[in-house]
Amino acid sequence: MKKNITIYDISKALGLSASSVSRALKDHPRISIKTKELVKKKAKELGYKPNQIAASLRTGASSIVGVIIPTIHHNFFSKVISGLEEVLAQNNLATIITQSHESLDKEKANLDVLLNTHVLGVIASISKQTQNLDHFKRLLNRNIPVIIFDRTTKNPITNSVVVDDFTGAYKATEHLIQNGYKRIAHFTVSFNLHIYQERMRGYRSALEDHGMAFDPDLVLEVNSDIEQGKMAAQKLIRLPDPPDAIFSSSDYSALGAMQFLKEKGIEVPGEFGIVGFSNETFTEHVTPSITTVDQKPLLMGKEIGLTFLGLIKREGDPFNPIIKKLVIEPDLLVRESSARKKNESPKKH
Amino acid sequence: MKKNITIYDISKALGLSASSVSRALKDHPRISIKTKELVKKKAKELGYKPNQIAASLRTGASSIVGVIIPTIHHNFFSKVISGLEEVLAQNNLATIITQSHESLDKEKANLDVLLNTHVLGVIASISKQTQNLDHFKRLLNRNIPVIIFDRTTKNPITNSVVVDDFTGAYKATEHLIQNGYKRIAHFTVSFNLHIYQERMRGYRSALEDHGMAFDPDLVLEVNSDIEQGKMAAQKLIRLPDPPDAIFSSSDYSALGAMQFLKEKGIEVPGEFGIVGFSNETFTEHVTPSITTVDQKPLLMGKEIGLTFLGLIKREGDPFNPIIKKLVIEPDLLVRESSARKKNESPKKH
DNA sequence: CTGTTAGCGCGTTCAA
DNA sequence: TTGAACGCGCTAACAG
Repeated sequence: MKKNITIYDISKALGLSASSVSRALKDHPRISIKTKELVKKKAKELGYKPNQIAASLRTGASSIVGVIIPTIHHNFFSKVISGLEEVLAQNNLATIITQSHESLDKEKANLDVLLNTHVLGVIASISKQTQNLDHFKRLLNRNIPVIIFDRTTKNPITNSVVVDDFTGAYKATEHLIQNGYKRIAHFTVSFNLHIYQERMRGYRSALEDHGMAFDPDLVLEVNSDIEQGKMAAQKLIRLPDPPDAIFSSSDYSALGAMQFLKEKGIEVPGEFGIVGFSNETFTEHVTPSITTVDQKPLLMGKEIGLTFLGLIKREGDPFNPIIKKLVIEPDLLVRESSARKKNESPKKH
Repeated sequence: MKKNITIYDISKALGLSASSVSRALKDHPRISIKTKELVKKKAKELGYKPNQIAASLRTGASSIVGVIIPTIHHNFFSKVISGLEEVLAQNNLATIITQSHESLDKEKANLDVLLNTHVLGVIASISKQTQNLDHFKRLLNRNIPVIIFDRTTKNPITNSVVVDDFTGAYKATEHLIQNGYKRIAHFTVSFNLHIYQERMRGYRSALEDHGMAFDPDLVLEVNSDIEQGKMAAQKLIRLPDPPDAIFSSSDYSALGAMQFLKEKGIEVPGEFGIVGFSNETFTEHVTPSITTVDQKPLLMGKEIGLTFLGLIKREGDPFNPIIKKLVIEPDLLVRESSARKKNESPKKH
């Protein structure tokens, strides 16, 4: 059990005071260049590592950023984290990751843990149960920066980084219309969450702009899950007037629907078009490959990191009521599952 | 900016000393039940939250566990983290995640960050460049527990949790043999890393046990990447005596190979068998679905968490030379890509 | 069973 | 430009 080197050890070795060492290490302006060099050299020589814990206790701030996400093993979230962690690490900030598992209680509990750890700030994407951002106000009151990304509420109380869900959904639906599909259904993951409401709004708007009626019977709430997608597709084709395409807010339920249709001998994309959302890895590799909306998660993670750095650098400004919203434009990735020729008329089934 | 409630505030409110409050909160045995109740009630009333930073500085240990992995956005790693985080969170431990991006330097830098954060312990899977575990010795010398999982070296210097790669590879190869494939190639991700050496050993052993020759020309070092898989498959079929099956240590290169063969009109599994490794999400959903080895990452994460908890609970034992290795048996998931009937003779191509 | 005292390592007054 | 002294909040000796 080796003892750690402290500023004390190096102050003794140099015949200086601990405070001078502290200042020299931090490039304090009122320390002579010579002393600074001396101290830094000695520090390296002795293998000095600053004790962040002690610094945290003293200053009340750490170099740890807390993250709360619903689940880490979704392609989208793990890629966002990846981009975020890259930017933060470059700035010597560590990242604590916690999962809410779609539970509001867990989300609140995680917030407690992060607060107790004295995180520099919190970056979160809310759970399916979360209806408002009130529990984040505690942090804002203490001037701890909070960024909400992707899943947020309608009225932001803090900075956010989101995808333009409306436009992504609009493009996806319009693409189906332009490829000759006449009756387009929609799978929404949750009627509650704002991002899914936005996607539904984009879907509806595209329909109406192209003179197609919005039919509530064609909108189903379907979990992001293959089995649920299958069951929902079954419901749809049993309708008196069934659709010939689905725009799904989830790639998983899109895949489930596609598998169900295949089993029933309904041809995708010939008879039935499918578009998903999120660009999960499998969408590119299934047969037929699935047209989907790419939210650029890696870019999003980096942007979140940059936004965060901007927030903490402006620390002299204790009361900063400017709430910014960064919107990333998603891309429609056109693949096979929606490729019916424009004027090809569908077979009856 | 509200001030935090400290044990001092509650000691004053109750006319007790701070240390009694501290002890009461920690359920110290030599505190009266009455006092404990009083203190806890007051604590809740005032909204007291323990300051972990101060506790860390005092005790030298935090309630944060550090994790180092090559990359978070691989299904396997994100699922391991998910399982691990679940177990640790249940025990009020937070998880810091860092990525090495397959670089030894980054791995070492991450270790520094974690040490400065005074983590309780470190859980790591080493990068492709990492040849030995020397940089982890600093932690062990300070009696900080370290667990290495999945990717480790041949000679462990600390506890580890791994998959039985040899057996997984053996089962995969044997399965191809039993399905009538006669000349089986192997993609290894890296000749350096022990886990891949083990898989190669399993491959070789299965061949030899079934009277088939091991041919070094059929073993290629291929990155875990679709494009690389395509190129490697091309090399293989250009051989004077080409193989009729591949056992790949990566699902990604397995998929690449399969795509290449499809393009060339070579039928999978009829003419050519393919088995991958890791059970990436897409393997189940591509056409044909890919037979692969499931490493049970969620279970693995939980086991790592449990092992870790065992390690830190035994804190009174400063010198503990017992190095344990927990080995998880992987499952072979038989799917379509390897389903040639046992005695069907292959077409020539 | 409870109180007193001290110190973890650092950053920041204040004073020189 | 530098040093002395203090305290962030908590826990662990030691003492009673």
